[in-house]
Amino acid sequence: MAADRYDAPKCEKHWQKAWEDKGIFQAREDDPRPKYYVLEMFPYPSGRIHMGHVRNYTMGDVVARHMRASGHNVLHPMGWDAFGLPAENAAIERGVHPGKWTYDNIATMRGQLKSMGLSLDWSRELATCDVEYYHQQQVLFLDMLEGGLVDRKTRKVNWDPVDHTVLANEQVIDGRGWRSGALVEQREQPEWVFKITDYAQDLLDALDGLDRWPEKVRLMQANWIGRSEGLLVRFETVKGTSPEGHNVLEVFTTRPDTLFGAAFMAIAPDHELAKAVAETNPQAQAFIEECHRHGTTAAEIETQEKKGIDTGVRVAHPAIEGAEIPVYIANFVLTEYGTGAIFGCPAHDQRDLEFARAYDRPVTPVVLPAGEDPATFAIGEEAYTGDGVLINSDFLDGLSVTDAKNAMADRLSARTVSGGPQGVRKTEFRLRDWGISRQRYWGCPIPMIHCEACGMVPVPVANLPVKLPEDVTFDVPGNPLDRHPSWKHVPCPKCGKDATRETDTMDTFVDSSWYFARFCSPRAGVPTDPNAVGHWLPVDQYIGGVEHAILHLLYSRFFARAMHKTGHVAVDEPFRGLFTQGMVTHETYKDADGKWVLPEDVTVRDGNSVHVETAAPITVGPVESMSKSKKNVVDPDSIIGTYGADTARWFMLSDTPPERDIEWTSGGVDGAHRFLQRIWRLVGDAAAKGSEVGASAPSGMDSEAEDLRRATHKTIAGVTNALQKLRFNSAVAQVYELANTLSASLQAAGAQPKDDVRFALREAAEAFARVSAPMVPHLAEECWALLGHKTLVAEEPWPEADQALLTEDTVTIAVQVNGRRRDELTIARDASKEDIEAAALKLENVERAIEGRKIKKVVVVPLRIVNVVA
RNA sequence: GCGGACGUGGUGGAACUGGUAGACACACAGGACUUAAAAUCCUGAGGGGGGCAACCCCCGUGCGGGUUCGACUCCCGCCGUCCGCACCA
Repeated sequence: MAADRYDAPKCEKHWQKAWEDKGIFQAREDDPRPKYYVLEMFPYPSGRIHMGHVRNYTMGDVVARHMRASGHNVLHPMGWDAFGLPAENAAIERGVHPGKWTYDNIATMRGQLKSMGLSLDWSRELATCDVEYYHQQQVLFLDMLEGGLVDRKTRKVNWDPVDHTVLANEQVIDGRGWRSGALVEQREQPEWVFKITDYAQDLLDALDGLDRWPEKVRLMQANWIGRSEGLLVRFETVKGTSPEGHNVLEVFTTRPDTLFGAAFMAIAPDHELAKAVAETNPQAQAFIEECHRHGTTAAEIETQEKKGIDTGVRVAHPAIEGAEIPVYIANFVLTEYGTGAIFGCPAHDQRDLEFARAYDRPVTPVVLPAGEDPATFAIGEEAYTGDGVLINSDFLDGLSVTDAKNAMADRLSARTVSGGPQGVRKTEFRLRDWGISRQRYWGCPIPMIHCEACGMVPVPVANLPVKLPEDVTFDVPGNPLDRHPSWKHVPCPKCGKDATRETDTMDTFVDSSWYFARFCSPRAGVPTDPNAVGHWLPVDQYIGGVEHAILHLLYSRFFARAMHKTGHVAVDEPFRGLFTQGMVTHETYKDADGKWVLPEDVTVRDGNSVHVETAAPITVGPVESMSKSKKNVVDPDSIIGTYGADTARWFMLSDTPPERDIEWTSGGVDGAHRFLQRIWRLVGDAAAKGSEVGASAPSGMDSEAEDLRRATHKTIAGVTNALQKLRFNSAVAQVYELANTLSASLQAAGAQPKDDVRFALREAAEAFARVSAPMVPHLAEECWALLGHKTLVAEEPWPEADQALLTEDTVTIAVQVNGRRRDELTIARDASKEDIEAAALKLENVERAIEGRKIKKVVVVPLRIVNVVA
């Protein structure tokens, strides 16, 4: 006799082994079926998987299993984003080698992922810290260098003087290093960059073609790239006011129309002219130093006052004969954007206005808003940035802003100053080149050699990989590669003299920018196998968190282009479809001392939340995304161990739309688990009462059987549609609906159902197993076996809905009077408009609602609605 | 400040291109089974009012307008919540 409960944890292991033994999830390039590449963002091996992973990988697995059943040759791989800082921190804190720490974590997490029953091709597993992987990454680097996509630039960076490393902007908190707490310095430092700006325009333009990406992500990328069209204007400096060699000051502006309102020039503290002035001007020198002490964090910039210092330099106004404009060094001008210099038009730019008020510069309006009188229009606290008509602007007077921009551009382009045109139309981008140098050990070594005689020399491909040395120490700050006794000393590949290796390693975003391509041929002796990438790329469906909307996805798009240019892939866009799933949230709990408490330590007694052991009162806080710091986390292992993976998967897919945040609740888990038990019972019942495996449909069908069949086929169609659109919650709801119908049918059928009902019961139960298989694969196998099958449901084709059963002969439509629903009408599907109208007007409720008024109009939309206007 | 998304019962949410608002689930209540409980099964339910009753009426998708025979859906203006960017010239 069968047990009366489905023992998920036990059965799940059995089915996982069955799948693995048959190797059914291994992808092959020579499979003739249409390919489908499903990928979820690979995890960082932090130690254990969290609920966010469970949600992400469940969704990907549903897509993979559904597509596989629908006749596709599916590639669904998994790997590890394994380089990065936490491994080095573990080395510093616990003395464990970063490599050991990482591979131990991978082993643990691999086991956890396997317990989820994901349909992954584990034979393609890779870790970015595998020598095999970063070897090929070094090959890519050299190819990109050769292709002119790599550069070495000296740039301003956040330098942590205690840890001896460069910090990313987000690692600087209140001007201090996030780990050392030391005041961060702005430093000029040479670093390797990828020339992503070469593709700025293309990366922007191609966003239009990414029609299967969320609009939100495309917008964020467009903003990040930040294209703006304007004019490069060359201002001549006034003789005798400017240091030697600085005869021209270049400025980028998007508002050349406001040039007649120019009240000052402002240059960045790091501008060449500023440096030149500082050499003879101690006050300017002091001001520049003060600017350097300020951090670059958003909060600091926001609170920073507009400050500047007059350099004494004067430039000639390009359109007003004899007029001179003073040049300031100002803290709000960015070195990195445009030319690092601006002209200030206070009337029409808020920053410029604030600066002009502080330094007493004139505010002359040159754009008049519609409806204002030029005689009285004045600027108060707010600059006017809108459209209007030009005033106080000589030859531009009376023109619109757009026309004035063009007129000024034309005029300046035609003029020559200091041997060049005074104005050049130009497009600027906010996007900067991608600095990849990190002064760290646990990353991919940059395969370059510094030779005193030959300069920068690439490591010959034959000498790759440049392997990380094993014997490193973390007891002192700084880069272990740099202080390793022998590693960096090598002969120059060109001249043979003593030289040193580059000790910087690559940003870990480089690793994740091409792993999707490497999965196509993970063991190839070259970065990519042309047949494999040709077959699999692009990724058809990529799934991950929105937090990667900009950097990772933009870098990957750049890499696809770079790899295309260097002959490694044949596509420009790596991801055809992108889906960004929401986060997993949970209530937060605090005890009387204000300390965070884990959900598993909280229980409800007599309506109050208390600690499980001490019964001390617990305060329930707001629902927030799961994080270790707030302790509102639930361990996937314990859920899977208690309820089984299918329960966790089902919960993740139920109720909440996948792009939204989902709240994890114990009640919801219980509910999910109860339903899975119910499926198991219903299918068991249906197996007992239904017809035998493979029985064909009896000739006659009574309405009882017919109705169940209709429900079954409606569910097949509905779930198929929902899964195609990734609306998992909708698919789940329809499975629930079929469960309710099946349950009612089983009750109505009694102990000895007729043949037609027996057939319908089996059909319903089989459909059940098949359509729920992508979501709860283990339970589906169990049900499939319960129904007497010897095959695996994972290898069964997706069921097809019988169109004939989806349409009924009669339809029920609503009947409205003056837009209010008064009754409904059941009528033949193919009834004519006239028949529908006549039947509707005969309805008692309709007659009453009309109250004898004259009927003005009757709107009839067949299959939908009747609206009587009276 | 700029850009974007969202606002529907006690709760999560559904409603395809404008056509019966609240599918489905959670929680809740009542009932069946049980010595009892758990589990399970059945039933109920947006709010308000009327009727012995099957039923009927009014209000209702953040607020105020508009378009339409008809608006959760489209347009305009507010309010609120969340997210991204943030001195980008």
